[in-house]
Amino acid sequence: MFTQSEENYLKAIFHLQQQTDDGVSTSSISAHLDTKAASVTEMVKRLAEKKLVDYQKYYGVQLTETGKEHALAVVRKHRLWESFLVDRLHFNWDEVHEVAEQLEHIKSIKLVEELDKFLGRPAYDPHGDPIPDAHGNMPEVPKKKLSQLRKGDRGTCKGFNDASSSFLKYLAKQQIGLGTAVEVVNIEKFDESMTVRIEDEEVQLSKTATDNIYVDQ
Amino acid sequence: MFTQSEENYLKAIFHLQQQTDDGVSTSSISAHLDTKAASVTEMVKRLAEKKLVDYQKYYGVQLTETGKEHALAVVRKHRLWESFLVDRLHFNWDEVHEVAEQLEHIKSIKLVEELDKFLGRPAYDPHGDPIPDAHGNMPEVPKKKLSQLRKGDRGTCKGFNDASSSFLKYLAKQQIGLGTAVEVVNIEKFDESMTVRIEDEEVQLSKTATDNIYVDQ
DNA sequence: TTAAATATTTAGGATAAGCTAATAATTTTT
DNA sequence: AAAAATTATTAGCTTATCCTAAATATTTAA
Repeated sequence: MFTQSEENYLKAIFHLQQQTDDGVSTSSISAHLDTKAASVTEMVKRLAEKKLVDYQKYYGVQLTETGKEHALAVVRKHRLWESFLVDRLHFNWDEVHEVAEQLEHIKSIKLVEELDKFLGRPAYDPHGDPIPDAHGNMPEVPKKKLSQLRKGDRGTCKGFNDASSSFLKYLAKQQIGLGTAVEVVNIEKFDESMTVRIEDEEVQLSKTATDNIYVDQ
Repeated sequence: MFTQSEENYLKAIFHLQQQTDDGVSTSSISAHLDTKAASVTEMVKRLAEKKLVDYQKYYGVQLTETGKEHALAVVRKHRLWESFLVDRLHFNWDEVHEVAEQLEHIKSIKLVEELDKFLGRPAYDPHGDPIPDAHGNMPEVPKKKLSQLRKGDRGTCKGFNDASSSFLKYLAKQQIGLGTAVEVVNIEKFDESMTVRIEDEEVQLSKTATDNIYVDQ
């Protein structure tokens, strides 16, 4: 059907698309996948030929309906496998990503369906991210990550995913705690790091940090 | 570590090696993997450079100790995943192969270990094949497949893996039943089909058939 | 023991997916 | 609005893995 590489691009575009309304840029994809921009241009052309994305030279790409369906199928598999690893095989939530990156490419509709059933059709994965169903529908997200907010959005911190002491110390240093109001001043396309305003002070947060901070809007 | 393709070659050579004492031929590998002989020659050279096989031009290959270890690691994963699919996800034994062919290439030592533990450290897979442990040791095989016999070996049919009516009709037509004595007259290198003598009659059996017939020696 | 048949290897291409360096388009700054 | 900076694309290479066709070894048969 699709190569692993194609699936990785579709997934990357899907995730990046949730951060901007306009086309996903070549450079953001290349940063996300850790490849060179020239390689992205090439792949993006191939995806466009296969009608998985709409591509406007110099203006980035957007997933087509078909492209989005496939991206969601991969996201679904990724999150189901993460759930399996944590819930059944005693992995820690921070150990599963790499393995799920491999497992998400296994091709078998029956496998996904049976795995979903076996796990009790979970709605959220171990990171709190919603798991799309077989039709690509995702449940409402009760928790939203800070990383999911867009430029200009405001929110209030409601929880932290990573409870490691180093992370909590880091938060304290940045004056972030439960209930802290934040406003997204800017998102760096390159590494998805975020500048947020907290009580008239601006602080820089890495994607790793914003992925682990939950907010209410 | 190794590519999927390399792993597939190692596994193929491992299986074929159990059928002959001398080197595994280019053509038998190419038949097993459904590739052209020229491609095999090329890959085999690469495996030899990596010290995974000993390769003598025109005289086939044999796994080195390292090569065998890796082949066994792949076989272990394949059989553990087959067990998982059948025991936990309600697959039928004849549906699992393709999926396990993909899953066997997932790279994570922890995953294999946890999966093994989760399944209760099974000794045999759903086809009755022994599962190597983490060190590559396999339990004694109580059942031996007809396909595992070599030219000249004799055996007595002790069971059949596939219970489909078409298979049983096929066996009846060939005069094979429980207790039937067979002698291996010849094994075709090309497709691993076997000529066996049953009461002075010689019959041809495909690899698919001999894989599903268990014998005592 | 040579000729014919078969098996294996080599040579030369193809495709997917990556890279670097050079060029071109867009965006930002002055 | 032109110059400078940034971003994207193109051109040309590389590697892995496969292929076909041609050449070479080995094996079998006459």
